[in-house]
Amino acid sequence: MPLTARNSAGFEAPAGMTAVPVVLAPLGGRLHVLLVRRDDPPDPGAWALPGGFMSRDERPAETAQRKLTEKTGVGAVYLEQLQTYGDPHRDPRGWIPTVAYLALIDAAVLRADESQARWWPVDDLPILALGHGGIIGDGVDRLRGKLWWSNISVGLLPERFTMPQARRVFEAISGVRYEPSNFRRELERSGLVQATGLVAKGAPGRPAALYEFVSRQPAWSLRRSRPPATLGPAPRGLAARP
Amino acid sequence: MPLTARNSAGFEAPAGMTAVPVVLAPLGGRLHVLLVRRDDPPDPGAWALPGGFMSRDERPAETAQRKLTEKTGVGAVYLEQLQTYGDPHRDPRGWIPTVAYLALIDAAVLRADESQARWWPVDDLPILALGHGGIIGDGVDRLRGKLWWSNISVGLLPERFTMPQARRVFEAISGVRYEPSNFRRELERSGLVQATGLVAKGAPGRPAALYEFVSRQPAWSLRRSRPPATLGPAPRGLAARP
DNA sequence: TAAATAGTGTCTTTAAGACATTATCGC
DNA sequence: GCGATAATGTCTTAAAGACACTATTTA
Repeated sequence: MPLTARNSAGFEAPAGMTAVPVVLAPLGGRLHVLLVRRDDPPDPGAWALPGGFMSRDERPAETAQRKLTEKTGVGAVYLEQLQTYGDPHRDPRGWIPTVAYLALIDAAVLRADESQARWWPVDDLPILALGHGGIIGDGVDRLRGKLWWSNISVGLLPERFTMPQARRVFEAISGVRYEPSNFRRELERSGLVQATGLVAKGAPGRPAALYEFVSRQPAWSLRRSRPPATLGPAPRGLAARP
Repeated sequence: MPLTARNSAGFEAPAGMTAVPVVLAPLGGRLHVLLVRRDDPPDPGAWALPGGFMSRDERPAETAQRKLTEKTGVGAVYLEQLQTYGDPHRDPRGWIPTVAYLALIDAAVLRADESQARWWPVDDLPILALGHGGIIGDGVDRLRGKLWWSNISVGLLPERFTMPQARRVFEAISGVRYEPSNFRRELERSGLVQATGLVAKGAPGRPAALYEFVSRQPAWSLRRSRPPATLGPAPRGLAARP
């Protein structure tokens, strides 16, 4: 029996709207996503993203953040809208569009597995309800795509971090290894991070310098290495002839 | 009197959902957006994007495409979802989330202005209803951001085009001028276009070679010039230690 | 002092910037 | 042939790749 809704002008309206966070974190060198087991139809018992219905007076980002906090006890350090899945026949329960969010968590603050939620490696997922597999793929693509072009990794690193630590996080996300000295040079050249002057002591080997992000707000890298050289602004009214 | 809706389980639901295309085209060397005058509240008489309510059995992209065709008589060559504006208090008519789309049209197939719609230069817009100014900004940012990294310009160029023609379109979008020989080299290096072997005759000057896109489906440039060198795939289970 | 890890320096290779030169059309 | 426009070639500059070497810690 599908859910339906009608508005006060007599037209059929969406039966509800949901928001789902794609919660990603590097764990043991591999990128993981947080999944929960569904209690309710459709597909009770299946694994799915930890989403939920938006209520009136709640922005979709707030719904996503709330669901995330319910499952992990922490707020996301980074939350960005991915896409809306609005095919009216996507959800067997009725006309229920879903707004997906990418949510990134610092590995250091993760709770241990709770009974209701589990971390899964993104390259080895179970079968998922409601087309959530595709949504996770979109989230992973977004993270990988912005990794070197923005400071999106603020969400995945602690406030202060070392170069080797950043390198291991980048490697977990992208699935490749980087040459350490070139990694350092590129991350510094990005202009997104700066040395703090502090060092991380206590481990064997030479102590590593601690870095921090210049800004924790979303920002783009300087190293958007170059489209063709420009010749100054285009004159107004330049004709776009064939 | 705001619109409201309630679903068959008794919960408040969105009163409707709208889709709006941000229709962009280069015109006279400047990037323009298609706007319409609103007949209905809120803000009757104000300029706004040509959006409309989704109906049941219609995907949001179809709604955006339909609204675009109603106003211009053409389908978009390129349509991509931008974002969903879901703040429940954004629209004074009620809880009405909006899914925005970027829609690109080949300048050559544009209709002359119709009574209900007008092209406006994106850097010189009137005051807009419903926060549509911000949506247009997001659309322009997306187009500019992907211009050199994808074949998004398939939407703005005819099936066959010359290098100078492509250059003028790129200049209209980005607002800068490019050095012609470097422009050519970079566009060829992208791997997105290929020479057809044909030439455009009839104009004064040396005839220009005609190019086409290798694929008209969304694709990324090869020239995503490089993050640090990789050393092969990361080994499974590499620890992400501090 | 050996093992382990972090950080520096530098030579080579590739890509992009700048700009002079050559080619081919209409008139 | 001349003006206009398109296309090619090439030298310079900047960025990234590869990899040897030096530095500083713990055990």
